[in-house]
Amino acid sequence: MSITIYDVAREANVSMATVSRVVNNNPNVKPSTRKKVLKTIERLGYRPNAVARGLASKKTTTVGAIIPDISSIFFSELARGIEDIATMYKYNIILSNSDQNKEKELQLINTMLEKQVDGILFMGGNVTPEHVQHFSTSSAPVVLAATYDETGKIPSVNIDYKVAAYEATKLLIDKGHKQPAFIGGQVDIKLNLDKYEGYLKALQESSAEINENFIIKDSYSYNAGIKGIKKLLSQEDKPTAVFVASDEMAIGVIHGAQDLGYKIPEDLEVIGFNNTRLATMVRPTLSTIIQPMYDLGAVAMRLLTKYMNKEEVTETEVILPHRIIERDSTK
Amino acid sequence: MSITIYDVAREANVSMATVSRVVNNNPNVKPSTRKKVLKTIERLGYRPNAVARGLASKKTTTVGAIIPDISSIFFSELARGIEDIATMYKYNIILSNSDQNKEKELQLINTMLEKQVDGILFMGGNVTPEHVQHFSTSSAPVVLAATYDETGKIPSVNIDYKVAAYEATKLLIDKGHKQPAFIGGQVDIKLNLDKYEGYLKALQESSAEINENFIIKDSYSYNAGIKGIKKLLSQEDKPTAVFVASDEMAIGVIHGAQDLGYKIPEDLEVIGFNNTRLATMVRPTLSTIIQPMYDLGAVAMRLLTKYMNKEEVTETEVILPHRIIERDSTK
DNA sequence: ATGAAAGCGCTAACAA
DNA sequence: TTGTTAGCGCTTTCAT
Repeated sequence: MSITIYDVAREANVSMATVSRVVNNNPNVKPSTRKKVLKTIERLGYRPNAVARGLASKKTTTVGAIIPDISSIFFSELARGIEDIATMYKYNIILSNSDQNKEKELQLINTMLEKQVDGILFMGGNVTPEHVQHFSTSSAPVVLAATYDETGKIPSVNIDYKVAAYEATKLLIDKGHKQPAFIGGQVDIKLNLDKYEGYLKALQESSAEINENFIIKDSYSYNAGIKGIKKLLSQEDKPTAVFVASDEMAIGVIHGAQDLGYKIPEDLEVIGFNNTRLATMVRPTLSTIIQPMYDLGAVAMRLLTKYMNKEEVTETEVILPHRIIERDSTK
Repeated sequence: MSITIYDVAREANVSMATVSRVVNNNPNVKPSTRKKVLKTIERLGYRPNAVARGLASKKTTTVGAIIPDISSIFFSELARGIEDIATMYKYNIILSNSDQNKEKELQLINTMLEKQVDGILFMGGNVTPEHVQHFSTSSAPVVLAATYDETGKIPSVNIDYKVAAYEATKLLIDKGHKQPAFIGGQVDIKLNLDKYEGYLKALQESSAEINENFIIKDSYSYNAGIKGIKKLLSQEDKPTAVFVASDEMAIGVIHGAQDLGYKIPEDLEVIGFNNTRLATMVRPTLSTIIQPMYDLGAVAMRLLTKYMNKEEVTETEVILPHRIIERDSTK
C-alpha cells in the first residue's frame, strides 16, 4: 500500500485538507504548518495520486494528441512543438497515431474523452461532421493543427497551403517554365487538395491549357517521388520543373531524375514543401516552402491552453506565415 | 453534467453493479438484461469515466514513455513501434521528451508515477542508481529500450552496440584500410561509449598504434558530420574510410567529403549506424548497420505488457539481431 | 444473476 | 488558518 494524503495528515497532526492545501500551494496555510507538512511529506515519500485528484477536481492536466504518424519527420517535429509547450504549462500528452484513418480517429477521440483529457489536439486527416459530432460529446476543447474544419467551428492552426503552393508554382512559371509538373498526395485529404488547387490557380493565371500528364497524385513517400518523376521523364513531353508537395517526395524526385542522368537544377528545377531537416541533407540542397512545423505544434498547444483556461480567444483560425527558400535545386 | 453509471442503472432499472458488469464484459449477466443495459447505454450516450475507473481498480491502462527526442528520426520510429503494440494491448501512451537530461528524466518518472501509469518505458540516456531508486518507489514495472542499466536489475531491449561497431570497423579494416576513422557521439552516454569501444576493439586486434586524430566525438547531427569529416580531411594524415555512429551524421560526412571534392566510396568509404530511412535517401546510398528500431520499441512494449500482466518472463535482457547492409558508400 | 454498500485518494465547499 | 464532510464515478466484495 502506498502513502496517502491521509497518512501524511495523521503523521503531521493536521487534517487532510491542510495537506491538500500545501500540496496545491494554497496560500491559506501558516508558514510553520506548511513547513511541518512538507517535512513529513518528504519523510514519508508521499506522492500525490493524480488519478484521485483528477476524479475530485475534474481536471487531469493531460491532453490528447491525435497524430497521423509520429514516425513521419513532419509530424514528429510538430509533436515536439506540442510537447514543449505542454510541459511549459504542466500538461502531459497522450499521443496516438491515427494513420489518417477515420475509424481510428473517431475511436481515439472517444478513448481520450473517456480518459477525461482536458483538451484535444487533432492533426492531419480530414475533419468531417462526424468528427465534430464526436468532439461535441464532451466539453473538452479541441484545437486542430495542420488541418481545419470547413464549417469553421473548431479553432485551428495552419499555414495557407493553397497560397504557398500557388507561390511555388508561380515562381517556377516566372522562371520561364511553361507548365511546371505537380507531384503531390491524394486529394481526398483536404490539405493535399489545397496544394493542388494552389498549383492549378497559378497555371490558370498564365497558360492556356493544362497538360494532365504533368500531374501526379500518390502517397507522400520518397519512393513515390522517384516513381513519379521517372514516369514524367519517360513521357514524350517532359517537364522542366516540378513542384513537389513534400520534401521527402522531392528528394525522391531529385534522385530519380539524377538516376536518369538529369542534372538538377539545370535540366529540372525542383521545389519541395515543408523544409524538414531533410531539405539540407540532399545534394543539391532543396528549394522548398518553409512551414514552421515546430511552431505549428507549439502555437496549437498554446491556443489549447487558453481554451482549457477559459480565457478569451480572439483569433480562432490562426494562419502562420510561410515563405519559399531557394536553395540549389532551383536556378 | 455528463451521464454516469448511476444514470444508466436508474434508466435501465438495474443496479450500478450490473451496469459495471456489462461494461466490463463480466459473464455473470443474463443476456436479456445485458441487452437492456446496452440499449440504454446507447440511448443515453454513456461513456465510462476512465479516471474513476482507474481510482477504483488501480489500473489506468496507460503507460509512460520517456524518450530523448521524439523529433529524432531514430526515436520516432521507436515510438511508433511502442505505440502500435500498446494499441494492440489497449494501452495508451503518455509520451515525454527528456533530451537525455537527467533532471528531466527523474522529474518525468515522478510525474508518470503520480499519474499512476501501469508501466514505464524508458529510452536513451543513462540509467543511474538514482533512476533505479526512482523506479523502485512504485510497483509499476519498467522496461528500458535502447539503453540498459549496468546492475542488470531492470529488463531491457537493445542490440549489441559494441559488437555492431566492432563489425563495421572490422569490415573496413578487412577492406584494406589501416585505420578507419571514427565519428561518434559523446561517450558520457553509455551506448555511445559502447560503439566507441567496439571500434577500438577492432583496431586493437589489427593495428599497432592508434591515431587519436582519427577519432571525433561530437553531437549526433548532420552538421557535426560535415564538421567532423572536414576536420579529418584537412589533416596531413587523412583517413580513407570512416565509421560513423549515426546515419544522420554519416550523411553529413558524405556531403562534407563531396563538398571537398572527394568521391564516395572511391576516396572515402563510409559506414553509418541505424539504417534510418535516410540511408537510402542519399547518393551514394549509405552502407550502415541495420538496427530494428521499430522492433526495439515493439518488443520493449510487448515485454512491458507481460510484466504488467504479472506473467513469467524468462528473458530479461533482450538483444535483438543487427546486421550490416552494404550499399554504395562502401566499395 | 443481481444488488447493496464500502471504499479508491483526493478536492472543495462550508464551518469554525 | 484549519478541520469536517460530502462527494467525484467507478469497482468489488459480500449477500441474497
